Amino acid sequence: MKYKNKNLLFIKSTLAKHGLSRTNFRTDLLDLFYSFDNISLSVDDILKHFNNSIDKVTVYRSLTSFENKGLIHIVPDANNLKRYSLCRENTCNTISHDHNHGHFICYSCNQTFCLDEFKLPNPEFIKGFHIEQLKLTAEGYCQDCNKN
Amino acid sequence: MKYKNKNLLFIKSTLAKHGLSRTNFRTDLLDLFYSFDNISLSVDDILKHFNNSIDKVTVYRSLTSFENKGLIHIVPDANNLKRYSLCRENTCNTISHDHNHGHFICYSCNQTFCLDEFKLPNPEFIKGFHIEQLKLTAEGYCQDCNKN
DNA sequence: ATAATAAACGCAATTAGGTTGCAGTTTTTT
DNA sequence: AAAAAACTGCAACCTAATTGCGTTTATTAT
Repeated sequence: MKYKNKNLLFIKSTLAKHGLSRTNFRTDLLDLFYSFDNISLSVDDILKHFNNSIDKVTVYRSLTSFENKGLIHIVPDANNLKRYSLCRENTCNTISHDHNHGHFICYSCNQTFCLDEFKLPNPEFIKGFHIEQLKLTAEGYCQDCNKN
Repeated sequence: MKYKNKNLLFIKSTLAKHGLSRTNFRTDLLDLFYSFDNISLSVDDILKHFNNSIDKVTVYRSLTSFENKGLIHIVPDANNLKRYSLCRENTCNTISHDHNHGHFICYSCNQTFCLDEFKLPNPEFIKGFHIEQLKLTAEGYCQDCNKN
């Protein structure tokens, strides 16, 4: 998995557009999310990527800010850790997130993937339960791990 | 929600059938699961129910044992805590669990319900991902909370 | 029934993920 | 350039969950 920087101007303007300060770390962090498309990141992933040069509190707070501003969304994690992926829908903002795709968790590499093409039906009623949101998670082996 | 004891002989034979010792606590615990049908329990729920007369380590270990033996299964929790429900399928045992029902989490009471009637499709392939298991979680307001 | 073995229990200590408070720094606004 | 707002890092803290170990309870073999 190769890490290739996105256009930094794009990254910085995206931060600004979402009302976030363009600090060195936040720029690098958002760049990281954009560079590894469809890959989710945990706090630990991020700390390791920055060789622990960043305080974990900063990472937690940055992720929370990004999420609140509609830049990233929480994805399910194999070990119930905090894990995030880039929002690709243009329906996420400061007010609310709007995701209706499923997620896939790999038993082998523990990575979580967004199944963007796999759209979920609109909320309904089931047996008296008033459903506001559906979440579907598939588990198994991803393409890379399945080969081995 | 009223607590009515199940036949203790049934409870104890169920424990034995699954290779578990019939201690006072484990009998009471399984009885609790059977008595509150379709209700899930967290470690905290259980500790409170027994007025903290039981050590939490015992609770954790009992739940793990019950789960390993196919008596209860892990259900998603509103706060990502450990939470369990009775296995109603007769397809769960020491070897493996086989659940294909969805779950519902109430935003208001935080309870998790098993949607036994809501069967999920069999695992398939989606975009190269080899799917072994599907998990569907609905979120919203349960019947009781929706009234208020 | 009783002894030997295995399973379960409870206490203390520990681990891990995550959060809070606060002082200092950087960025943004005016 | 100054003031306000946002961000950072350190230390301390919190909660859920786990581990070790000696003791107790239950199961099995005699």
